[in-house]
Amino acid sequence: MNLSVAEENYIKSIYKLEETTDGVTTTGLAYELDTKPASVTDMAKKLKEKKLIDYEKYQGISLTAEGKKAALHIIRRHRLWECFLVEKLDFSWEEVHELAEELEHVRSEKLTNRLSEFLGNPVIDPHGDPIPDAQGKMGKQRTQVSLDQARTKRLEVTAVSDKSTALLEFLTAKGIRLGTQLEIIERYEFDNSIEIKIRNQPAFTISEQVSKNIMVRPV
Amino acid sequence: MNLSVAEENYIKSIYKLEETTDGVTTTGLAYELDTKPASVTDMAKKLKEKKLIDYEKYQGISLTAEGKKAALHIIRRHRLWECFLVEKLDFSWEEVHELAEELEHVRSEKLTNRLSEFLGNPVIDPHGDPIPDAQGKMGKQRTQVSLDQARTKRLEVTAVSDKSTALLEFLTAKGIRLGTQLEIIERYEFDNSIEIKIRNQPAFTISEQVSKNIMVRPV
DNA sequence: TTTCTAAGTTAGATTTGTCTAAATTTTATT
DNA sequence: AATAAAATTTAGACAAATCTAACTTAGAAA
Ligand SMILES: [Mn+2]
Ligand SMILES: [Mn+2]
Ligand SMILES: [Mn+2]
Ligand SMILES: [Mn+2]
Repeated sequence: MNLSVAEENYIKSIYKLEETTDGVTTTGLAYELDTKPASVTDMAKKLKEKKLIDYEKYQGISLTAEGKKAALHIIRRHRLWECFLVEKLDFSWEEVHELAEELEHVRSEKLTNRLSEFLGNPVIDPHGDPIPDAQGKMGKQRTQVSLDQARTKRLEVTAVSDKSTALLEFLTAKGIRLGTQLEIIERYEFDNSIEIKIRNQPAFTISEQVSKNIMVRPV
Repeated sequence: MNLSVAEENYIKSIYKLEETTDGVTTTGLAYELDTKPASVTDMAKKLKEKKLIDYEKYQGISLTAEGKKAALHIIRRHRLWECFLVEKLDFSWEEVHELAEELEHVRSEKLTNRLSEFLGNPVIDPHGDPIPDAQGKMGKQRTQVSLDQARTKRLEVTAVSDKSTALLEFLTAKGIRLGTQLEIIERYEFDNSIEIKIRNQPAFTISEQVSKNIMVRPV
């Protein structure tokens, strides 16, 4: 199955929406891909033709088994390149997503597997996301919840959901990265903001928008 | 100047033909790019519009200063990726050209320069070709001639002109790679084939087609 | 159940890059 | 110089991916 760059980006976004929302809609996918619903409908027909998605008009979109497998291979390449950029070329986590967005489309199993080996077969990427293996299998995510839903006080950052430069730069500025241990000082009901403290540094407050995108586990 | 992948491939091929042939013709470029002359004419108009080439119909094509600069940047990326693949991921020289053909289109100065640094700022690629620096300048090629034109008997392989898997695999099989020292035993006028000898191994004969693509310097 | 609105689809256009077939220009050969 | 051959360009078409504007459908509200 030979996919174009556009098709690969669609497949990957559909996978993402299947994981994070319930039901992949035309509009939702258009928003995710920064395109128009009409374009999504057009592409949906092509991907259905190629048996990568199930699609009946007005009924939403879902990946077939084959589509899911394709998605995982693209995600594997994306995340391996992110690791490469951070670990070998010294990029910061907010710079790598866009570059990986292009590098992921170089389709060569040999390249992918050699890269993985070169990196020591990493299992999580710089944003805390798991990396599928050559067969497309992902190690089970350690149990994690978003910071706004955390039940306990003392937590460790395990991943970041939103990969926008804006959020990642903000977190870096605040001293929050993967593995950072933090403590919830206070929750403010009014706007669901949270006051947190890292080590011995002064406490500070983050908005709900931010805390929703920080994944944590109790420590 | 934002170039598409197709435009970059054209620019690179035009540069190559300017270096290796006299005059870049529509048909020659079509052959080099494995496309049709009509397509070349179409693209020539676009590249002229973008001021990357000089082109008047029926008069052939040549790069402008800007076009040349663009070409050198693409070539830089291509050759750096080839180095990466060979040196870090353990690919052989016949495998890397096609992968680099794709990787070269990821346009990021930061990525390119970090990659170069990571590789120790190499100045020649796995095929013996010089790598332009960040400004697009190339270190002068050490004087070299193709094997079929060599005047002296004892020679060292400095580069390979043709990057096809077919030729590179052949050379590898025969034990010829960059730096290999060889001796010309005999030249056969009939078909311009050459008998050569590497170290103490038995001598063997190579065709003119092959010897034309092996660059050497006296040793 | 009818009506309204938001979501989704279709029709038709555009851009990029390509092609074939026909026409034109250049160049080589009588 | 006339003619033939080769190279090049043009005309018209197509596929991929996208868009806007108009239309249709599904689901919620009345
Ligand atoms: Mn992408
Ligand atoms: Mn990531
Ligand atoms: Mn290329
Ligand atoms: Mn090379």
